Amino acid sequence: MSRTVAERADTLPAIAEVFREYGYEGASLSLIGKATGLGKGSLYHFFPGGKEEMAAAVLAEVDAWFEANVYAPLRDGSASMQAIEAMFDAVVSYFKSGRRVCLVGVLALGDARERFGDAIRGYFARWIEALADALIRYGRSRAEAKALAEEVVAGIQGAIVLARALDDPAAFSRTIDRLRVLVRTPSPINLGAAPGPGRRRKGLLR
Amino acid sequence: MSRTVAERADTLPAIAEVFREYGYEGASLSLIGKATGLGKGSLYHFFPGGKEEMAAAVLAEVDAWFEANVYAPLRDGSASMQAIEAMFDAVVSYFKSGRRVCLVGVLALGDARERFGDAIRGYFARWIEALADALIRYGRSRAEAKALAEEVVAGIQGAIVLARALDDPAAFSRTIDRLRVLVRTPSPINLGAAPGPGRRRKGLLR
DNA sequence: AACACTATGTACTGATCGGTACAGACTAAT
DNA sequence: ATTAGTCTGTACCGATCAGTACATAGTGTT
Repeated sequence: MSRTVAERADTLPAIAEVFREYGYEGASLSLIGKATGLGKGSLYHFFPGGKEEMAAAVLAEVDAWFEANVYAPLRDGSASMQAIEAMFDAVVSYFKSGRRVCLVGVLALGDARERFGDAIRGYFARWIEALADALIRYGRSRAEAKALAEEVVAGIQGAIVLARALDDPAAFSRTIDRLRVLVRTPSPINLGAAPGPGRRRKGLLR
Repeated sequence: MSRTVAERADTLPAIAEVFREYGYEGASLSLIGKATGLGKGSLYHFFPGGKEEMAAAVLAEVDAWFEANVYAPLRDGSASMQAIEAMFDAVVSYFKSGRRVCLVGVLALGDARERFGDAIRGYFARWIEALADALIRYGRSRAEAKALAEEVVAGIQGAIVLARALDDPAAFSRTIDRLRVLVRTPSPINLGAAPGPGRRRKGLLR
């Protein structure tokens, strides 16, 4: 026995990558063992609940990352549009321009959705809420902000699917850039009616 | 032996549903057997290549459906916006307001992407091309049409992910409706510059 | 140095995996 | 009635699955 002495938290990124690439069903213990360099003994030592506990731990870590690096800045930053721009930057780097897949999205599509329903729902719901919050501070109406936030989060997920499908990371970047424009653009419904927030002087809201 | 006498084509919808729900890895022969009501004997009779051939056949069928019901109308219909509206209607009904998942999207996210790379790429590439074609006929510039088509297709995929994640089919419908508005809306880049196609008289281009 | 505790590899379990082999049963043509 | 060809269920194969058991090796404490 070689005794590398690993910590539970150190294994999570590698495990996450396996779940991302192979999904919940496809992520076998042998793949996870290979990715982490750990045998079953260690894995079941850290995660007595097996695969399900591993996936839950990984989900929690992903959630915590987004909470700290994306949601929180969106919520409490005073410079709302700056926080939104930072969100897009974080997304592009986190998902590696679409080369890396969204774990939560993958789980949402598969049959593991029921098992981790609350975590999956919470991840997206809080993302949309936090983004809507920033958009309201930017000057959008509540309804408009909610709709726009939903559209942006969906767009990001779609961009990942598209980039993977076309095997073209540029498609991801293009879509994200269009979403960047979208959040600064007045609602088409308001065109010709009352001026949307995007029409106000740039310096007024930031 | 009961001898129900099935045809190969009759099994495809049931098999497709299994691949959708469980992904390529998760779709076991026993699940497929249960879904189709067929034993291994019949399955391997129809698909000597096993799972891979089943998935390929299902992909081909999905592709053919979209070709006939979505891409072709987008390409050769003279009423471009009407064809686009019909596309959205078809999408809403095909994906059952997000309750049903896009098989091609699911495969694109998993590790089966490499195996079916060409089919997956073709599905999305032709969708975007056909939609861009209709948008050009509607009056958009080539570049604008391409970008908008990419955004719409990505948006649809994202809407599916979001609706599944939130367990809320209404989220799917809302996103689709916003995309419907988007295709009729002039590009934000052109705002204040030359009038976009959406600003022309309704009767002129249809 | 003796101890408790954490981490680890190995060997095992029963179940299920994809796939093969094949005999039986039905149909259609002769 | 015989034959050929198409479908179907079942028994089986080796491989791999998730998970368990446990002995052992290292670490930190006393």
